[in-house]
Amino acid sequence: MLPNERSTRQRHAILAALRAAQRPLLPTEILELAQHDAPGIGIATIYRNLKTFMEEGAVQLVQLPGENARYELCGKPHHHHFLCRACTRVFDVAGCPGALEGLAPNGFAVDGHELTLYGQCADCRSAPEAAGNTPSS
Amino acid sequence: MLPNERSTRQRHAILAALRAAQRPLLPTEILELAQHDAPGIGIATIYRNLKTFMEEGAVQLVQLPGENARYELCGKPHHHHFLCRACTRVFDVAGCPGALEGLAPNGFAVDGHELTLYGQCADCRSAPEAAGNTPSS
DNA sequence: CCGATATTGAGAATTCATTATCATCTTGAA
DNA sequence: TTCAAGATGATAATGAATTCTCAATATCGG
Repeated sequence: MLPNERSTRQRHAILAALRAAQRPLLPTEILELAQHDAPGIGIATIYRNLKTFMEEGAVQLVQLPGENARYELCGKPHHHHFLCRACTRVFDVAGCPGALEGLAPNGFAVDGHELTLYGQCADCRSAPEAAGNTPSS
Repeated sequence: MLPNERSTRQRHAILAALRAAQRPLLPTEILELAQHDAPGIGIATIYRNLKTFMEEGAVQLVQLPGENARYELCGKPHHHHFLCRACTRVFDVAGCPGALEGLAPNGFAVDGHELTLYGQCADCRSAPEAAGNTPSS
């Protein structure tokens, strides 16, 4: 935490939500989860602090194609993401196919990549009806 | 072209732009390119027709992480995309690493994937100063 | 415990891509 | 050539995420 920054219930609640979820969260998902530790917390506070945490390097942005911005804690090793088409939750996927530089056209320099997998998460596969539709539960 | 649809200079210009570019284009890029064949064409016409073309299956959406929607002609074989960080243009990437199902956590079912490569395109590598900054040229 | 000041909550405001409106212009069948 | 219906262009309107405003509140060094 940078100097001049105070330790508030709200800030802890946001970090706790991200730590507990173990997956990238939408601002609205953080809002709901953070209510547990900080009842009444507002969406503006979520956005405000996510911005601060990113500047501090504690949180990082997770952008998936056509999706709204999600956030996750920094420090994890290189990984990618899985988006469940049923519940719309995003999960981390550990591995990486690697050797992607060779795919680019001749003369192109590759310095990074993003991979997104789509399908159904374990929860939604076992509970086709219920499960999904509740990104916040 | 569906029944009841007319052949206009604007529609041809949009398809011509996509065909000539050989890469996914932003609506604004299409707007500029289509001006050549259809001077005075408006942005509303671009959006209106892209929507129509998508319903017809002639054009498809290309979504990259954190980027605005781009469009490309349908019919190409499975491929991915490369985003040049210098000129922000997006290019097609022919190959695919494959074998991505295994990366997902146990119990997850993978039914699709998206891969985006980042770096510098050939043009921007050879002309560090000039090149980029001109997504429309 | 005090007080200076960082932080918050609620809601207004902003941003920006995309869509709707509507008068005017084109297309294409007759 | 004619003309009904589809298209277009300019611009207003939307929709949705994110940011700003500001009075009230909470934090923490002294």
